Amino acid sequence: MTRDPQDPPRSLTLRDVSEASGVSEMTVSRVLRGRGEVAAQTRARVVEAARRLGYVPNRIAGGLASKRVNLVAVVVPSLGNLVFPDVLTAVGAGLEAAGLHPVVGVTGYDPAREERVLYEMLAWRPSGVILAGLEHSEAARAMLRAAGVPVVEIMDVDGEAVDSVVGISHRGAGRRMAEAILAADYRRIAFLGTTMPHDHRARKRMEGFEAALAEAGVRLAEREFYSGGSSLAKGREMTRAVLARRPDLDFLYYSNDVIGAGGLLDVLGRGLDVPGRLGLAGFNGLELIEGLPRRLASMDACRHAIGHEAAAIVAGGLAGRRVELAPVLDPGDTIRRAAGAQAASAS
Amino acid sequence: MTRDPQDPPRSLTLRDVSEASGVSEMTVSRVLRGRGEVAAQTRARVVEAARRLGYVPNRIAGGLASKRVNLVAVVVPSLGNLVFPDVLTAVGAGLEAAGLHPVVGVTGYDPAREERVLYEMLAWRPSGVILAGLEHSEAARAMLRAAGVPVVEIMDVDGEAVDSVVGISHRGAGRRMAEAILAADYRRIAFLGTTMPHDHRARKRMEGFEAALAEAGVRLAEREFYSGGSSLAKGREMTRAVLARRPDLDFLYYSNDVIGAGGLLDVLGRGLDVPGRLGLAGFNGLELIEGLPRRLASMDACRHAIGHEAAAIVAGGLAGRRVELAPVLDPGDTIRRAAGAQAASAS
DNA sequence: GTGAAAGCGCTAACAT
DNA sequence: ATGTTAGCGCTTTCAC
Repeated sequence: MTRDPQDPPRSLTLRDVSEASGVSEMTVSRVLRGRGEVAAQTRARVVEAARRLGYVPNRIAGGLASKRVNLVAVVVPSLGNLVFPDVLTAVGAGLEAAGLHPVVGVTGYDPAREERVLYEMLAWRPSGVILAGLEHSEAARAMLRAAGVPVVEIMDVDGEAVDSVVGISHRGAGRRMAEAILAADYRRIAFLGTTMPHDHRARKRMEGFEAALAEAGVRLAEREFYSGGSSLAKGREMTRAVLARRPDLDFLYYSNDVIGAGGLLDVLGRGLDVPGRLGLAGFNGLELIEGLPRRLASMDACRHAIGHEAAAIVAGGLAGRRVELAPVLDPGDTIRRAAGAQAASAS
Repeated sequence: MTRDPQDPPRSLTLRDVSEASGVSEMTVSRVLRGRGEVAAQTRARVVEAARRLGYVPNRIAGGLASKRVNLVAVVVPSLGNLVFPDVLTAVGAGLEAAGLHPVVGVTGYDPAREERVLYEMLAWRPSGVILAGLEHSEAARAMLRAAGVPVVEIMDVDGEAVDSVVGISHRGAGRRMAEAILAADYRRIAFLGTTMPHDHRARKRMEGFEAALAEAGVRLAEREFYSGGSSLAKGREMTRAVLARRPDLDFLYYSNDVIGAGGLLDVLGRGLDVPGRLGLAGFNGLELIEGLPRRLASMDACRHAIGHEAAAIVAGGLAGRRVELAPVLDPGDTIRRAAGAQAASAS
C-alpha cells in the first residue's frame, strides 16, 4: 500500500515528446508554449505526440530556466471569514486573463505564521504578492521589499505600505457608521467585536467609531469582546451578555455581519422593537444580511473591487500604487430614520 | 511606475551565502536544509550569513535538482460553499506536521476547468493530489493516474476512485434523512436544491432520498431547483415558491443548510408551526444552524475528518485507501419526534 | 565534516 | 522555421 520511493515514476520530458514526434526539443518547447513561429505541420505533429503521450510540462524546470513563473502569492488571515473567499475569487478572476495563478496562503491572524507562509511562498519566486493588511513583522516587510516583484497590501489603507495598497479606510468606516448612528439619535451605544489581538481592521473600525462619538461628546457605553471564529450563536451570546449588563443600551455596533445577524435574531426573538428601541449594525455587506427578518445595517468592505484592483496591479507589473475605495453605508432596516441624518453625517 | 523587465532584481543565491560565510555552497545547502552532519561552528556562520543577507532559498532550483517538492495540490469546486474552507483548513493542519503545503485550486463545478486546474498544478510536480468528488473528465483521470503520487478523492465515496478515496455516501445520507422523515410521519415531502448539473453530491443525496421514499411507497411531492450560489434569500424565495404551488406540503428537504436556514426563517416569519405543521432539514451541519431561532435538522458532512484523513494519506505516501465516514443525523428542532422513529429508521 | 563535479528539464540566445 | 549551446540554482553522488 505504501509507494516505494525507489520506484521511479519518472514523468515524461520534452525529450520524450521530441523523440515521439521527430522534432527537436527546442521546437517542441516553442510549440507547447505557443512562442515563436512554427510551421503548422510541425506544430500539429508535436501537439499530437504530446497529447498521445499525456505529456505535462515541468514548470519547475521551465521556471528555473526562464526565471519567470506564472504564480502569484495571495496571503489571507483566514478562509472561515467569508470575506476572504470573496476576495480570492475576485483576485483569481482578475489574474486569469493574464495567465497568472493565485497560490493561497493562510496565516490565522498570526504574524509569525504570516512570516513563515511568506517565506515558503517567496521561495517559489512568484510574479507578485497580494496580502491582507498593512501590519507585518519587520522580517516580513524586508522579504517583501527584497522580492523584486509587485507587492499589493489589500483591505486596509490606514498605514504605510511596502509597495502598492488597495483597500478602504477602516477608521473612516467606523467613523461614518458613528455619524450615521448619532444622526439617528441613538446615544447609549455599545461595540461588540473580536479580542483577536491581530485583527487590525476591526480595531481600526472601533477606533474611528469611538473617535467620532467622542467628537460628538458621546462615550461608548459598553464593549463586549470574544475570541475565536464568528457565528450566529456567538452573536446571540454576546448580545445577551451586553444587554444584561446595560439594559438601557439603544445601539449595538458589531464588528462583522455574522455576529450582527446573530444579535439581530436574538433581539427580535425577544420582541424588542428594532430599530425603534434598539438599533444594530454590522460590517462587510455580506449576502447573509439579505435573508434576515430585518435587513441588517452594514457597510460594504468592497471585497470584490479590492480583489480586482489588486490583480490588475500584479498583472500589470505596477509598483507603488495606492487605491482607496469608498465603502457604501447601507442603513438597512436596523437604523431608524431621523430628521437631519444627512446633515449630521456630513459633519 | 512600471517595473522594468530588464531590471534584473537577481535574488540571492546559495553562492552569495557561501561567499559571505566562507563556507562551500554544498555545506551551506546542508545547513539550510538541516541535512547531514555539519560542525556547530560552521552551521552558526552559515545561519548568520543567510539571516544577515535575507537569503530565501530557491525551491524551483531545489525541486528540480531533488525531484521532490513539498507541495500538495488541493482542488475544490468553490470557496463560497463554507464546506470547502473547512476541509481546506483540516487538510492544511494535517499536512503541516509532514512539512507539506497545500496549493489550492478552484474549479467552479466545471469539469473542463477542473481539467485545466489539474494540468497547471501537476506541472509543478506536487507530492500528492487531493480533490473533491469522483466525477472527472477522462483526461483528468489519466493525468491523475500518470502523476505517480498519492491521489485522494474526497467528500464522496459513491463511485470509482482513481486511487484513494475519503468521504461519506451521499446516497446513503439522503436515504437516512428520508427514513427519519418518514418515521416522523411526514408524507407530503419536497426537495429543494441546486440545478448545477455538476453538483454530483447534491444529486446523489436526492437520488438516495427519493429511492428511500419510493421504498416506503411515498413519492416526492415537489421539487424546486435554483442556480448560482446559496444564500438565505434564495432559500426564502424557493420556499415561498414551492409552498405557493403546494400549500399542503409537510416537509422540506434542502440540499444545504444555508438555503435551509433561509427557508426556516421564512416559514417561522409566516407563523407556521415548525415542526408540527411543517418539518425542515438541511445538510452539512454548518455552525450556522446553531444560532437560528430553531435548530435546523441537518447531517454532518464530516468535513473536518475528511480533510484530516486525506492529509494523512498524502503525508504517508499511501495508495489505494478507502475511508468511508459515517455522517451523524442531527434532528434539531425541525423534525417532530414521533413514536416508532427508531424502529422505522432501521428499515 | 567538507568539497568538487555532474546534471535535474527546461529556455534564452544565438546560430543556421 | 528550426537547431545548438549554455546555463538557470540547486542537490546528488562520490571523493577526500
